[in-house]
Amino acid sequence: MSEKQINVLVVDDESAIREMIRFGLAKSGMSVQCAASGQEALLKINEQSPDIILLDWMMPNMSGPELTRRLRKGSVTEDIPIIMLTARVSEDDKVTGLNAGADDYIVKPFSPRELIARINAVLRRADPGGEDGRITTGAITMDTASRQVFLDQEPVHFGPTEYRLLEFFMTHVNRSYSRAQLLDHVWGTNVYLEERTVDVHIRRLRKILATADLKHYIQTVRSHGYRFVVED
Amino acid sequence: MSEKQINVLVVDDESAIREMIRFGLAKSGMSVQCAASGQEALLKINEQSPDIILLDWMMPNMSGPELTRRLRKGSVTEDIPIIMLTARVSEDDKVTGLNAGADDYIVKPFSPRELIARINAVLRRADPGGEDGRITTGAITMDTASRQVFLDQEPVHFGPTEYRLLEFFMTHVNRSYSRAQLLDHVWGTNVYLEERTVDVHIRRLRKILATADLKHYIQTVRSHGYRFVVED
DNA sequence: AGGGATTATGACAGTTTCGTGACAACGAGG
DNA sequence: CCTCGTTGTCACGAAACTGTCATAATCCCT
Repeated sequence: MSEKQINVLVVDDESAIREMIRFGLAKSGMSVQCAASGQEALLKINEQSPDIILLDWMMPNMSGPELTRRLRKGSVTEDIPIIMLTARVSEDDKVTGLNAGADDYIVKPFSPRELIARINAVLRRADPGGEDGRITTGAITMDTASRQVFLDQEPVHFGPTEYRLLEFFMTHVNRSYSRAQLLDHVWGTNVYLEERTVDVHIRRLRKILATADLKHYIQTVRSHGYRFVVED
Repeated sequence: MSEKQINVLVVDDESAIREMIRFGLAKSGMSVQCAASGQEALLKINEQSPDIILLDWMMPNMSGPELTRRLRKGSVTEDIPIIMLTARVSEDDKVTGLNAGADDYIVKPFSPRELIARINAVLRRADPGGEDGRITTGAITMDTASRQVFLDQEPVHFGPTEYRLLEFFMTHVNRSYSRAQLLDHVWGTNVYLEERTVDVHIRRLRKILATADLKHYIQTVRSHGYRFVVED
């Protein structure tokens, strides 16, 4: 269990909400900072570079969408996930929010449990292998910078699709994905391909991994899809 | 439309309120149980593991927040959504309630229609996606994210139907189900199958669980169906 | 204890799903 | 134009899974 201390910044002008969130998240071991306005948020973001931001959508002075857009322009801050907290849920709000660059939204009032679930979901989606461009699980190492893969320290050639597939698996370990989900994540949405195509690429990936006796990393989840496992 | 029978537990010390809710919900096909106190609620929860709890916030003896906190500590009960019923709604009440682990609140007086809407909303939020689901009872752990089952921490293989059957049982503990109900819930409605088919799959499930000496988890309810028990 | 009803169990065949090799299409670069 | 690497699809056999039946075992009531 690679439990990193998660750093959360809560931006909301109502102190009651801030405190409720702080209390709820603290119990699950997250470190929580608060800001009451957009301006204060910008300061704190620079100071402590949080892992994720919970942002009230309706605030005086600087509104949620505006802060979001501003963060998305800064090169340091553009990768910080944002969950927007909204009172109403008109379909329009949702669209504007996600367009502005938010990663998820949650409607007030919400329970701490739900919030925690969303935070974890967003973080899981966002973090692509720790920034240093090097992902390692077991005997497999991917250098995303040079786009090279090493099996037992030996460089091995991967085709483009095989590479992306492996990259996705390495960053989403121990979860099962349906063929449709894999097509979405690896090939991209709005692509019409046979689901069985996934099987073939799984096969090709397995074949390469087999050269280093690593075939067992990819498991079949019958009648559903595949899973990339890494034993503890 | 996957119409599942929703099981509601109403906890309120005023019998008039209980009956009103029971009447209002019964009309929309929900099965309603009642409890007049926190103690009685705890008993009924263990017996029938409801899908959702409607909890009066102001009660003698054990108050709403206290019961909530207690439920959130039990591993079996921690995932049952709770809607609190409150007379007043001060900002503080709201905060304490959600902090304690409630999922939503509704202010008295309310209409049956509103109540039904809230219930459905909370269930929709809580149940599906399954994203981060990890269910544990006794020595059995299901990880719905990776679609894996562990018996005594050891991963064990389950076929698709066996998996779904076990999943249903794990989320509906200590209640007995007829073969027809199991066919509905596990196989899906509008399926014509022999009822005896259930027996065979029960057998297969038992066989797997027996490898970890867990056979006693599935009990036969003669001339009715089966029940998945978990002792305290 | 007897007998009918209900359930457990093993076997089996039909069906679904998956692994695998082959192949044609395509584009880049010689 | 040809070659090479890559990719999506297909067809076929292997393996896994599923529903049903026949028979043994068990339970319940008289």
